[in-house]
Amino acid sequence: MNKTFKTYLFAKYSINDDVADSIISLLSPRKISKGTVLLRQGEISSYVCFVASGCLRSYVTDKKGKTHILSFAPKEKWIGDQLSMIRAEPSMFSIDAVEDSEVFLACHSFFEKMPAVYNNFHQVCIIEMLEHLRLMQKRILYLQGVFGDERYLDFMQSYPDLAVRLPQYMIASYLGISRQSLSRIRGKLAGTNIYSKEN
Amino acid sequence: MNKTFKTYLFAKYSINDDVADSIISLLSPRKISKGTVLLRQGEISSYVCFVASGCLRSYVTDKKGKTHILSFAPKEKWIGDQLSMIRAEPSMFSIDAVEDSEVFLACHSFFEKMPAVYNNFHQVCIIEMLEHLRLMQKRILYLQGVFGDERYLDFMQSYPDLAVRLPQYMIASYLGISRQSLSRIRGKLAGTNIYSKEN
DNA sequence: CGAGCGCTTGATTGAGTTCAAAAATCGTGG
DNA sequence: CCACGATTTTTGAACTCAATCAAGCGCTCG
Repeated sequence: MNKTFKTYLFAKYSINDDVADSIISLLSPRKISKGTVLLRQGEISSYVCFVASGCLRSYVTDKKGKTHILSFAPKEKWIGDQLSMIRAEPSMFSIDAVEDSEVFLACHSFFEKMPAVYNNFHQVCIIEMLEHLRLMQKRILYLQGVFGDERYLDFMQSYPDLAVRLPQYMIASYLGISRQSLSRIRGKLAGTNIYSKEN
Repeated sequence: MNKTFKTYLFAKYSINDDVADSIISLLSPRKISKGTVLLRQGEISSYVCFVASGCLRSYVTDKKGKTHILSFAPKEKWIGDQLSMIRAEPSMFSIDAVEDSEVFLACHSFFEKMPAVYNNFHQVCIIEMLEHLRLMQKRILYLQGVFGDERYLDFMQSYPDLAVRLPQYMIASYLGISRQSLSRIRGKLAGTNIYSKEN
């Protein structure tokens, strides 16, 4: 588990072995099984987490008990409510594992200590946040119907791996449509796209 | 213009006069009139901007020519496509002024030089980005209908000043509904709320 | 093998959109 | 300060798309 993480660190941040070890020593590795809840909306988050393998999601449950997925975090993505952690405020959403996953937990002190260990840390954070922000902006535009039906296709492109691993109803929840509607969209697309049916 | 900006810097970041001057010297102040376009979607953004007074908005125009507002930046907020600037990629949205405004433009070098001038700069950036991110997350949930009709009320609370200054159709565009629908919602609420009608 | 879960499909319904037109508001110049 | 045109908001009616309800199918796993 640590080894794949190291490989990732080398590739992404071009650091040496010692630094990688220092970083890992600041994190708590954990293996969690599908369905494990790491954060419940309203609780104060005490860490954010980096996903080494598998997939987590953040979501909100409304008063009718319906689940709305805010984001997925597959391999090599961060997920968590950092504001909740920093300010000790109740978090806005819940987080759980949609697959058996390996994660590294980063508590508040991780973010305080990291700049000393890896001095580009803040810049890297900012870039990753900008990317995440753009994803959110894109989602808002999709939800506002800017691009029409293409949101499903875009999801398939953005997360080709997830699209095959996750159940349809989760994708529907992420896209903000009902599972029936997604099923109909898929049906329509299957008629259009020669690659989607193999008979 | 510079003076109100300084007052803001003092209040928010508790820095001294010299540092404030240094910061201002890294920015380009500009007065822009209502309707001025600072960035057009598809162009590469060469700066992001801090709004000292007035209000800007970011928005996307779809193929039918319809405008979808992504965010407003009133007084003391940042707005821009930083990823577009950093990576010299086409920006996803346009930016214009919805009122006569005073802004400070920050080009790429601003972000490179700031850490030397004000060493908490990155932390401050990260906090502001986290707040902006939370706003976006909230919007996604609203668009997914998690909180029902309350999205309009929430907007009134979050931006009480904007709510009275901006035309309704812009608020509708931000909320992702048609102006007619917003008008009807307002009508319904006016019957409920004794403060909304003064006769 | 049967129970449960997820996916699909059909029929119905309703919230929100569009179209159209009237009413209200704003801004500008006489 | 009023009048006029332009813009914005409201209201009504028809319509549309996606949600919901409901039923059936297929797969997997105990």
